[in-house]
Amino acid sequence: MTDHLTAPLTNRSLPIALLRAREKVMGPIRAMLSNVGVTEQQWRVLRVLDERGPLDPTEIADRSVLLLPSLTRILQTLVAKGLVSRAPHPTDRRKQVVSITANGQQLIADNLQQSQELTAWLRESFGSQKLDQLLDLLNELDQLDPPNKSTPQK
Amino acid sequence: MTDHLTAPLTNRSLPIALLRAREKVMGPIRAMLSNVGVTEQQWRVLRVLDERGPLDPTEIADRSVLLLPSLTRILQTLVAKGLVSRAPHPTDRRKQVVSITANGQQLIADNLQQSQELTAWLRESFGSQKLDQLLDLLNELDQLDPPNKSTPQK
DNA sequence: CGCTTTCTGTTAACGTGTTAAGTTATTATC
DNA sequence: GATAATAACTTAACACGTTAACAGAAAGCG
Repeated sequence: MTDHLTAPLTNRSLPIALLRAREKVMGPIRAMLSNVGVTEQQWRVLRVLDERGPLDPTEIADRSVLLLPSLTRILQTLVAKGLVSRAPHPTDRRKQVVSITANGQQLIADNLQQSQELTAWLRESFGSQKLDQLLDLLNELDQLDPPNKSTPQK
Repeated sequence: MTDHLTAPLTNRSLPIALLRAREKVMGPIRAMLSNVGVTEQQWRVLRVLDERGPLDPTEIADRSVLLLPSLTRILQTLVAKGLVSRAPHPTDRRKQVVSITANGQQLIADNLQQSQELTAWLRESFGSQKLDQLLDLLNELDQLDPPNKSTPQK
């Protein structure tokens, strides 16, 4: 029933739709994490380290979708909390190797079940098929090459 | 050794997929806006005011997907930039009425075409049908009722 | 009418997002 | 092998995200 004439209504804007969807999904997760004293981003870093093993900051940033300056601060707090540890890289002295500690693994273990229940809720109430469809579309979108990037053509 | 009942790999995690997709879409838009001196959020507020006319902060926050504390700061900077103006609400002295100024409208006019080109690029390179499908799924996801909210059924 | 509750918006505090500049170490080039 | 790129972070500065606490105004209630 909306007959508006302006072209791209914020209603039908993909950036805003992505924001709202993310807000919907993250709300319950944030509630769970706030009881543990870690933020959503810190949780992502711990999860990545638990999944893939020790990594250097650049790869952590890539896998947890964080920029390096943010990750620098996050690692500092995670080290202070005793949830991760850092060591110098054996061959490249610019790099570091970040590992999750036993305490960090314990924190994940303590919350994994509840986290899985939330994703199960999502899959049930939204529909397994639609969720997979959505994930496929999002991943496909992520493959696109952005415009105006001076498309390397040398 | 902990039991390695792995959670959904961050690969296949909806929150992360939403983050990455948003990053992909917002990159070019941010590049455009940085040339104008407004942030992505300030742009959203201006767009909403331009579309719907004068609004009170609560409704602006809802439509531009911002929390009120963030909006408070954003409105302060937008007023300082002369892009919006505030007036007291005629009947309710708690409220305000925020309007976009002529300068604000000009800023939108100056960038609307480029903004539309970016959404056109998206629609072309991703596919019109898939884009609509994605928007439908995201909007549908946004309709879900979050869990653990004690769903009040009267 | 007083009193409490609710609503609207602000401030405060802390963590993150984003860009630019800086440091140290490695690699490339001559 | 000195020097100029390049790479891997780090720091800094500003804006926003998030939660909690707050102040003023309106609404509800006794």
